[in-house]
Amino acid sequence: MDIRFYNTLTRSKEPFRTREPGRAAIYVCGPTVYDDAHLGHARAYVAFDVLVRFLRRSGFQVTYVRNYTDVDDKVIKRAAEAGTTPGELAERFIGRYREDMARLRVLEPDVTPRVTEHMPEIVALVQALVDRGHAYVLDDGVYFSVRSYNGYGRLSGRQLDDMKAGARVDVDDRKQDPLDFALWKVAKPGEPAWESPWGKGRPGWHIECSAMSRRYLGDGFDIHGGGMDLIFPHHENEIAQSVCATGAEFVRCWMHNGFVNVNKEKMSKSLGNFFTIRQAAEAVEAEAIRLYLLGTHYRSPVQFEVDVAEDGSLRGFPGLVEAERRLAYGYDVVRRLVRAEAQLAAKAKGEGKVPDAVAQAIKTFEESFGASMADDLNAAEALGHLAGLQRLANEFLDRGKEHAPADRLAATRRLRGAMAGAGAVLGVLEREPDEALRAIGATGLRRVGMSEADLDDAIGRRAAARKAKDFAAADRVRAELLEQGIELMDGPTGTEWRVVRA
RNA sequence: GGCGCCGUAGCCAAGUGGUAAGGCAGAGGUCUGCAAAACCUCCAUUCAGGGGUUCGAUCCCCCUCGGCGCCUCCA
Repeated sequence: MDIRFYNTLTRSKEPFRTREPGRAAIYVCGPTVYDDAHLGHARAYVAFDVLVRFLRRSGFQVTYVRNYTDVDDKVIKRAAEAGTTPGELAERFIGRYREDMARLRVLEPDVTPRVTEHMPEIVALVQALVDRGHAYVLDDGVYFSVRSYNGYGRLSGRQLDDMKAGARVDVDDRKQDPLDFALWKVAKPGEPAWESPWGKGRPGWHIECSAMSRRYLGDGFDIHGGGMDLIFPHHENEIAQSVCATGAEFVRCWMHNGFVNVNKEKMSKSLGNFFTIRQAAEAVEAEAIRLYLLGTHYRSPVQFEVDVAEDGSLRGFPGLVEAERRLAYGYDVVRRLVRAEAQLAAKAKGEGKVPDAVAQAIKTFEESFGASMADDLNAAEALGHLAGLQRLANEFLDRGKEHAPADRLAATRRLRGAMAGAGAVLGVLEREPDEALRAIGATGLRRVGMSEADLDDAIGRRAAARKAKDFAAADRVRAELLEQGIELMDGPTGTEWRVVRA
C-alpha cells in the first residue's frame, strides 16, 4: 500500500520514499526542558509516536531521534529563579517529561540527544558556516546571514523582503539583516559556557537540531517533525544552516502537527489558558488524553473544552471524560473477548474456523484501517473503523452462540488479534483490560470525590436489600449513587459500577 | 502590512468532483425485579452565505460574512 504524508515543504501529500529502502530516519524537535510538558507537547509527541509505530508496523526499520534542548535562555533564567543550576533544572524536567510521555504511552525514541553533550558537533557546524561565508562574527557571537542562502523562506512560504517589512524583531544595526540569527552566543558572566573559536559561550537556538540530526541520521534523512509553530523561524533556520554548511539536502519530508486550542484559542501562557499533561492526567486517565488527541487529524487544531467554575477554577475537561468513556468501552470489549476465550477454550474441540461473515468483516476492517493510516496518518478515520470492529465483536459475543465453540474461539481470537494490531499502531488499548478498567474506575472515583470503601459499602447494602427482595430499598441506593455520579450495573458475576458524571 | 488556515447535525469530528465515516447526546426496541451495560433501529435532501466552472460541487475558482494562526519564545 502506498503510504502518503503531507510535506510542508511542497504543501501536498507525497508518496513516502525513504533515502534507503526499508529504513526510515526521523528527527523530531523535542522540548526545551525548563518546565512541565503541556497538552501541546502531548499532541506533538503522540502524533509522531503514532508515525513511528505505524512505520514500524508497516515493516520499516525506524531510527527515531528526539532531542532535549537542555541549555538556552529560558533554562538559564528559570534555573536562576529556582536557585539551582541549569544542568540540575534540565535534569529534573527531563525526568518529569519522561514520566508524562510514559503515561501517554509515547514510546521512548531510539536516541534522545542533549545539546550539552554535542558541543563538538555544534562548533564544527558553526565553523563550517563561517568558513563557507554564510556566517559572520560579532563581539557577542556568530550570526547566520540569511541573505547568503537564496532558499531562505521556502519552507514557510515567505519572501525575505515581505518579512523584513513587517517583522517585529529588534533592530540590531550590527546585523547584516534583521532576520540574521545567532549560531553561537558568547557567554555573559555566570552563564554556562563551552569553549569555541569565538570565545566561551553556548549555541544559538536552532543550530543544535542541525548538528544532532546530522550526527545521528546523516544528510538528507527522511522525516523531520515538530509543531507548526516551529516552521518559522526554527525549521527555516535549520534548513538554511544545514544546507549551507554541508551543501547537501537536509530533509526529505517535513511534517508538522497542529495546535492545541483551548476554547477556540491557541493555548498559550500569555492567555492564561494553559494546561499541563499532569493537570489533565489528574482529571482523567492519561490514556484517554491520547485517545482524545487521536480523534482529530494531527494537522488540524484540536479543541480542548475546559469547564471552568464561576470562581475561575478548573472543573474539568468534558471532552476528555467522554474519551475516557470510549476508552473504557474499548477495554470492556477486550475483556469480554478474553473471558469468552477462556470459557470457550475449555469447550472447544479441534481446530475451529472463523465464520465467513466475521472473517470478511475483519479483513475489511484491517484494509480500511491500514488505508486510513497510510493516508497521512488519518487516525481519526482509523478510529471510526475501529468503532465498527468493536461493535462487531460485541455483537458476536452477544449473538454468535449458534456457532460451534471451536469456531467461536477462533473468531474471538481473530477479533482480539485485529484489535491488538490497531491498538499497537495507535498506542491505545494495549494494557491488560482488568488493570486498565480498574485504573479508569479509580480515576473516576477521584473525580467525583468518592472513596472505594464507601462505594463498596453502598453496593453491599443494596445487595442485601435485593436478596431480601426489598427492591425499593435497593433502588434507593442506586438513586443515591447516581446522584453522586456512580451508575450500577448488575451482571452475572455481581454488581459492577462506572462513573458517569463529568 | 505580508503569508496562511478554518467554518460539516445539539456537541466533537472524518471525508470525497457523483451525491455526507465515527463518537457523544437524543428517540424507539431486545434484555432486565427495576436499571445499566451490550446489541438493533432511527437521528445532516445537507456540508457559513452568494456567484461561477461542470452532465453533476460539500469537495475546484471568485466574492462576502464569521473564527483563528504565523510573521516575536513556543509543540
